[in-house]
Amino acid sequence: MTTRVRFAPAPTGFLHVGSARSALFNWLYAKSTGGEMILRIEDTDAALRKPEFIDAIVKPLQTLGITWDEGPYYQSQRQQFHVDAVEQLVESGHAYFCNLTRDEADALAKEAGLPAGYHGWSRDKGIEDGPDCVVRFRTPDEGEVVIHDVIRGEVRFKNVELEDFVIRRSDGSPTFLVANAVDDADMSITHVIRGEDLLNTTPKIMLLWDALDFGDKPTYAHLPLLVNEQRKKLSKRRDDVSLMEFLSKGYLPEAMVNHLALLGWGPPDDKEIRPIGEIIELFKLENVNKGSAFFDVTKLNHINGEYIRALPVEEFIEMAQPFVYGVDAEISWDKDDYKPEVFEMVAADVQQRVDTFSGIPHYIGWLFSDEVSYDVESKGWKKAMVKGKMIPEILDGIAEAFVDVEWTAEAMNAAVAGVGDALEARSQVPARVAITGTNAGIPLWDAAATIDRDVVLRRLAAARALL
RNA sequence: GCCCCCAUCGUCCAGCGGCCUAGGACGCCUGCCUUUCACGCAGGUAACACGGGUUCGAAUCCCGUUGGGGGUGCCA
Repeated sequence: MTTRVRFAPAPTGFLHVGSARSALFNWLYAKSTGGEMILRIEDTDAALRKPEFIDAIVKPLQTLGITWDEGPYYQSQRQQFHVDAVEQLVESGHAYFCNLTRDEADALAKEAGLPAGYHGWSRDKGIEDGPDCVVRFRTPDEGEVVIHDVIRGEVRFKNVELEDFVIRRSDGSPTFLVANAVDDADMSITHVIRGEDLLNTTPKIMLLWDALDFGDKPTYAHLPLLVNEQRKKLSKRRDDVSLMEFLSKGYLPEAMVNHLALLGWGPPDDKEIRPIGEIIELFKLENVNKGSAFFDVTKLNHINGEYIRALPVEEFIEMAQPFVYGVDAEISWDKDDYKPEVFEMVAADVQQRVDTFSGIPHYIGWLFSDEVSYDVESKGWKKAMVKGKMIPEILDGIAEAFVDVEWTAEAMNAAVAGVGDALEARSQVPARVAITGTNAGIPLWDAAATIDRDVVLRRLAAARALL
């Protein structure tokens, strides 16, 4: 039997990294078993039906290379099937109408000394359908539901602990629990792979499944949650979790996918950074962890850096375009002053040093604007300009030599070395700080020779004045 | 409160009863390379939550405790 999995997000705005991870694991499972993946948008709630929300899901998935074989299907367009199912459940006695508000139900529960979760007050009351009526599923009073979860093993829920949950709202629309069961059955889903936050809904869906006589149930696998530093479930409100935002900040899709694959799963041979093809080959659903995983941007940075360094330099230059022209990143220079040929010249050196594309401007800003800023409080400045020996003399010497030195890398380098030798002090780092603003960066002289002599002289003087 | 899940270095992963004086990666620290920084290379730091069992033998199995998390909506 072909395995069929589905990624079934609710369209609640941008796709976040947790959802992307769920999609990825479904995809990995489908690919590794030669199965199929279905994309299904769970928009049973009218508030979620906005076209821009669909785009916010589809585009990032495409960018990551997570493909699907069918869909997107929309639950909203399948509503009639869900309505029919609800009707069937009412007719078969598995569900009933209820006209109590939540507050009323809670009040009754409190009065009776029952937990607030109990909702069976309208059972057997013969209530007719009406404008304020919901339909509730009548959960069995005895017995239990056993989930055979691929990742977690056997998980048991006592039926008495399950409240009579709502399967149709008072506006007539069925809730996701029914839609989920009906659609998974109709779409012949064999494996339901989703976040652990949905584990508690699974027994309800299984109960519906049996009441609807759907036969064999899919196999379930509940993924560990992705959490923030406080170990709380990643949330759109609180955490930076927009997949698209990471991508536009200069993370490569391949690196993102690689990192996501490593959250909750690891290859048996300890080789973490590897092509997706190998990951598919090694991926085993039963080897997925149970414990939640922290989404660590520091590690993402490292992985991304590896991927960037592995790029052919032409490709690196090509992909850097939005970042050097300030489309996707802050730039410190005037667009008119940007010189593509200069960036291309130093690109290979920059490529080695950045771990995201948005880090590029930091390394090349001094090449495209007249002024650089100096941070006299920074470690770099202090180390080079305060602790260094003979700094004023060195800067004066360089400035003097640069007035008529031949404006080539070799000559400039030699001139600076000469100044250092004459004073028996290190001259290269002070020169770098004065010219670029920092003590860290790409090889200096070839790049510096592309700047005007006047500009360099002015920077030498500016740095000198700060001593 | 109730239900459910989880528990190996700071973080991510390996380990599925003996190969473990617990391995890899990120981070951090040290050194080498280097006229800066980075890359690279060589080292170092650091963990089986606790308590009981089971077993000749437990990080691995069972129970409990503690801690963390998720759910508890006419959201999904």
